Order: sequence, then structure tokens, then C-alpha cells
Amino acid sequence: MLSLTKKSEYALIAICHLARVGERVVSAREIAELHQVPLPLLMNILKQLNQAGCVNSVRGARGGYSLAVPADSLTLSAVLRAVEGPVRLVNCAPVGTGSRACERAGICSIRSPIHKLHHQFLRFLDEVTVSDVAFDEAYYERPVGMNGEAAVSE
Amino acid sequence: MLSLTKKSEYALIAICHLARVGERVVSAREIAELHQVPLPLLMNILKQLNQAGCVNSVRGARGGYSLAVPADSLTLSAVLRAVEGPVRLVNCAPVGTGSRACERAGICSIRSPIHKLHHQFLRFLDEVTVSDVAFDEAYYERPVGMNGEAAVSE
DNA sequence: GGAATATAGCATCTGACGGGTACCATTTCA
DNA sequence: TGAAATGGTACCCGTCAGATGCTATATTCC
Repeated sequence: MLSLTKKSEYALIAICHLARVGERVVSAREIAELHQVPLPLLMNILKQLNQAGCVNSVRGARGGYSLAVPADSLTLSAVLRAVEGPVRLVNCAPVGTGSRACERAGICSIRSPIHKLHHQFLRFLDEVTVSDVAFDEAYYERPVGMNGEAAVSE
Repeated sequence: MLSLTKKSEYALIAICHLARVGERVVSAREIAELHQVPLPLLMNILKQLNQAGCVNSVRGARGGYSLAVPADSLTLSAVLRAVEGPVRLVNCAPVGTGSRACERAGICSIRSPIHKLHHQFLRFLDEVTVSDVAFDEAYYERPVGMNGEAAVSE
């Protein structure tokens, strides 16, 4: 429960890869092979990230994707929202579009405190950037190259 | 996504109700009627909360449930864990029993930073008590974030 | 003692959705 | 012109959240 889905996981892997390679355009195939992610699924995810404005796409042969926003400006929150829809700790949370009134809104005894929690949680996600995840010190301590080929044993 | 389930929602409502009435033993029926929660489902949830040691149960006529722990000692984390199992932001998170090695552990490029996030998230849940939720005024906001915080070992 | 009330512990059902696949159109490069 | 890549859409399938039902057991009240 309260867990990230595979989609989020793959999205983060792809986004972090793009962040690490910098400006270069990378194809879905390349990312899928390097990180052993199912290619068709990754393609769907990258499409979503593109629609959400997280990545730019280049069509045609030699096409691919690149970050649309600097890694330190792209929040975890934005990436997750792109592939999962709005993050809602509780269904009755007011998330703008798509939020429908909770059927228990009138009598709900935990509505107010849960909404506060919800907003704290959103802030939590908003304060983490792709840069934080992609350029984690622990990652660089490993024998992994920027181009990704790596076999790290634990 | 990343949302609490109905089970968690009902569990929190029940727990908060128990917290508010103090020592008194309250039946599942009473809580269900007051808060318009499906009774059979609530009964299941209260059973789980009992097994997890969050609430005490009294069997027989005039029986019911009461908090097993002071409201300000019972964490949100404990309640959620009772009804949902271990909170795991990612499936590969080390949660003691039940954790199985991630099949991509060796090559996963986001493992370390995500694990840090996971632990911060757990701390986030650990710092909120039932008292905070049940007695809203007592609730206060804390800054959360990834940067500038003490590193959490895995 | 017996009926009523309430929890304990199962076992089961069903719809929704996460995870994954397939197909075709479109664009670009060689 | 064909290969390589994205764009868009529709679909399948297994799992699980959400909910229900039944029986056993414990306690209270008459």
C-alpha cells in the first residue's frame, strides 16, 4: 500500500537516465535495454511524460527523448502526476479537476486533519527534484558510467 | 495513486472515534452508524486493529473496542501497517519480513535515492499520531524535505 | 438456563485497475 | 524507399481492494 507503481518506477528510471546524459536525445529502446525495462511499457510511459511536458520528443529515425526541463527544476511530484494522474492521499482530497465531493463530506470526522496531511505529503513530493534522485552521491560511488553500462553486485 | 485505501480511511475514523470517547468501550455497530461506514467491513478492520495491538476488544453483549495505547503514542504508521501491511514506497524497499530482493537490484540506478525517500516517508508517517488526527487543534505542521536532512541508513 | 448481543475467524465473491501487449499511423534519416 | 523511431489507441489478464456471509465463541440480561 501507499506504494509507487511500476509505471512510476520506470518513469523515474527513464527520467533519471535522461538527466544524466544531459542534452543528448535517447531512444526508448536504448533506455529499455540499459535498464532492463519492458520496451513497450516504457514507450507508453515516455509518451505520457511527453504529453505532460516533462520530456521533449524527436520523431523519426535517430529520434528519442530528452528532458524538457532542467533536472533541478523537475519535481518528483510532476513526474508522478504525469504517469499516475493526480496524487491523492485520500479520494476526497481537493485536487482541482477530477475531484468529486466525498459522500461523507458532511459527517467525516477526519476530513480536516487528513487534508492537512495530504498537503504536507504533496509538499514532500514537491521538494524532491529529479536532480536529487539522478545525482545521488551513492550512485556515483558505484562503478557505473554515465553511459549506463553497469554490472553492480550487492 | 499513492492513496490511502478505504480500509485505512475506515480504520482512522474508528481509531479517532475511540480516541475521542476515551476509556469507554464502543461497539463496531455504534461506530458504523455514527460515521456511516459499512458495518461488516468495519468489523473486519477492527479485528485487524485488535490483532495488531492497536485496540483492545471486549467480547459478548455490551462488548466492543477501546484504544490499547494512548492516542498520542499511537502513530499513523502503526495504524496503517495494521490494516494494510508494511508501507513500502517501492517493492524493493527493505521492510524486514516479506521483503524479497528486487530483480533489478544489481543494475537499478535509482535504488539508493528511492530508499532514502522511502525512509523519509516512513518518518513522516511515524511523526503523526492518532492524537494529531483525532484532536485537530493539536495538529501542527512540520517542514519536510529531502535536502539538508540527516542521511538515513538502510 | 436461554435469548440477545458482540467479537473471532474464516471463506468467498466481484469490479477495477495495474502491468503488459498489439497494432497501425506518422515522421525522419540514410 | 525502407528502416527506425515516436504518436495514438485499443485490448488482455491477473491481482487485489472492497464488500459480504457464515459459523463459533464469549458475555450480559432476563
